Amino acid sequence: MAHDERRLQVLRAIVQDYVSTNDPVGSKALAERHDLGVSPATIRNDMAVLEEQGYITQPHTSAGRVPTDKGYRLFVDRLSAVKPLSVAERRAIERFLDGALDLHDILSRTVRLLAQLTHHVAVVQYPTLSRSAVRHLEVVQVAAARLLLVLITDTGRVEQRLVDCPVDCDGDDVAELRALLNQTFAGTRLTDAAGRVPDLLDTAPPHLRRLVAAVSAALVETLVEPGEDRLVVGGTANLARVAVDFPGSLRPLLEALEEQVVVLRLISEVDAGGAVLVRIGEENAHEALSGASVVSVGYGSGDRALGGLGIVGPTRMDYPTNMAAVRAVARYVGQILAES
Amino acid sequence: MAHDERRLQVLRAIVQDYVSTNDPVGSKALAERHDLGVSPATIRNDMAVLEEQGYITQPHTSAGRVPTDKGYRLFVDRLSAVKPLSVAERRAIERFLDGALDLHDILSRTVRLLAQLTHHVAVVQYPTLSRSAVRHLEVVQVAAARLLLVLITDTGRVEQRLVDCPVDCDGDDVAELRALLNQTFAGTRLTDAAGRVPDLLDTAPPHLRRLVAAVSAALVETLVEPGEDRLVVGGTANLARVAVDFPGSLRPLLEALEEQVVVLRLISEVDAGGAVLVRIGEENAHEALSGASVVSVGYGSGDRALGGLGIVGPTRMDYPTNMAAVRAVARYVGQILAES
DNA sequence: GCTGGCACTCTGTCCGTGCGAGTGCCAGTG
DNA sequence: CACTGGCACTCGCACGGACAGAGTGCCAGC
Repeated sequence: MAHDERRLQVLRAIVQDYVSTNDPVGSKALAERHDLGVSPATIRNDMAVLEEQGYITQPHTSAGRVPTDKGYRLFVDRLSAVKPLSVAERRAIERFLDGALDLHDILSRTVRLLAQLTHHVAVVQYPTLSRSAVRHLEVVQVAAARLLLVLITDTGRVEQRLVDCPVDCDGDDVAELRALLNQTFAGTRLTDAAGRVPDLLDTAPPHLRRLVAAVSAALVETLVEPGEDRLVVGGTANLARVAVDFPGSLRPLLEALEEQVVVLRLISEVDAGGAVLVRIGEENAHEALSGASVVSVGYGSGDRALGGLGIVGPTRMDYPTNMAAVRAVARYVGQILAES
Repeated sequence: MAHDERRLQVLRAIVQDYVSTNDPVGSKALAERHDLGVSPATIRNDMAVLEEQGYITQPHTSAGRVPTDKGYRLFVDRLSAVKPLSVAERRAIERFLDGALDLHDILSRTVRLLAQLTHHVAVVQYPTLSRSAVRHLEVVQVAAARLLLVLITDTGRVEQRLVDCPVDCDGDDVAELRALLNQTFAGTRLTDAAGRVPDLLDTAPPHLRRLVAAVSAALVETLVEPGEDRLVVGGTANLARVAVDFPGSLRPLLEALEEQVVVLRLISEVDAGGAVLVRIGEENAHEALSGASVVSVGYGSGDRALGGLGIVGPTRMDYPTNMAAVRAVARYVGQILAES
């Protein structure tokens, strides 16, 4: 049906115009700005149908139409073409991420870059501990019966944890402990680490047994702690720019971003196939995000997804461009992490 | 002069009322709400003088008066009494900071606590590298000619840095290097570390010399890098609450907070005597902060100032309470850090 | 030196009006 | 049957005048 086809064109045009102008779009303006080949009256009929189907709505009786969440959803799924990044943008990405010194540096550069490219709030999840492997474990004595356990993962993430020892220990004990730990855990996935503990306890020399038990308990605790997944947030200043899209106040959104846990859940649920995920408005199933969309994708080196990254903005955003930016940045980050 | 004295009382009353109501305060309301013992007409005369001296101003001809930056300054310096924290607040501080697992945890709890106590944006500086001492240096091989250098300071801060080696090296080299580095640097102040490098190069065995040179160069670079001072920011959602105090947009302020460098400069300039510093409006000498005040203080264990922390809010804030909160939190943080 | 009174100024608000944008419907046409 | 032009209708919004309220400055009196 050329009929239905045109209605979709109308919806696409509405989304595009509304995103760029922020004004409800009327039939006349639509006919002028797009080559739909029909008169405003015909477009009006199409719009009436689209409204009945729930894709668009009018804020007031005598205003133009505005896409609903459902309308944006259809647009994202079926109507938007991938928008390739400009050469300048690609170059900016390379320049931005090049020369990063450590993991924190990489992630904070990433978040700034993404915020700058999209003009929205950017979020990057730290590489998930559960998907990383142990590169090295370091034990440092800070008091007679207190150790600092430092875990370095193969993704460059560093976790530290204070451990109270059941007994005092000396330098030799610590050195022995360090060797034992690395021998046991180096190279193992963090998810597998817990399983090695019984083995470790068996092989440990008797005089170290209680110490090893305490330290490995702390280690396992650190690994399974799900709340330890961290988030880097940037570009909140961009929210002020689009404050008009959040009637009332920016507060709930800012709170959600600080709370981290909500956003983290959204960002970390990435598509296994590596596709960019878009969650629109109410789809986020969280009050504070009801007027917001989240565009996210997993990043990683090779086939491993280490974590997620993405942006948070008003539902009225330029989806094709932002999806492209998110995807491109994720690729580069994965690359950089693979190198380090 | 009982005369001047009363004028100051009037100023104090104006500040107090304006802070709590956000309405320009008039002579009549002042006479009603405060026991100044004089009539509105007299107060009007005092207000005229205060205005002439630049302590207050009226937004419009027929509105009440509002304190100027200069007025707040006088209030903070001479008119405000320290407001002790409530028992509940003290208990909240202890509860909040107890059970922190590592440095990052301590600092992020601190920033949340401070934001919650003051209802403003809270900022905490990471313990300055230059004032810390080396606790331990760890070297981990990540590729044939690539090492990860991990610095652990006595304040629990962990810095990492990738180092490209001039030559390939094996496990023995790395172990030797690690021992050498710790032997040389452990316990030294970071500011003194650079001075030890020549000594280190002399004592290093010949086959390691080039390696040691590369690694110590990277180390020194990490230490002197002034931009590496980090800032934890929290409670930006509170800005939305006081958006009315920032006519125009929150954007410049949010940008400044993200930029970090501006705020960092303000926070890190702490008073040697441990007093709480207040910078009001234009005193911040930065456009984006012209309507904002910064309340800050240094924190540290014992006599060492490790860094600064504080809050950023509108000039129209409750200075006595906020100063007390900032000071109390800084004390507790210093205590916690001394223990770990 | 303080007070009460008074005239004046200015802002914020409310209300009524007119304009413009946009719609829905309908009759007409290829 | 789908599309088009015309037309009446509905609202939101910007404009402007009137008004009440708050606050001031000044002045004469105590």
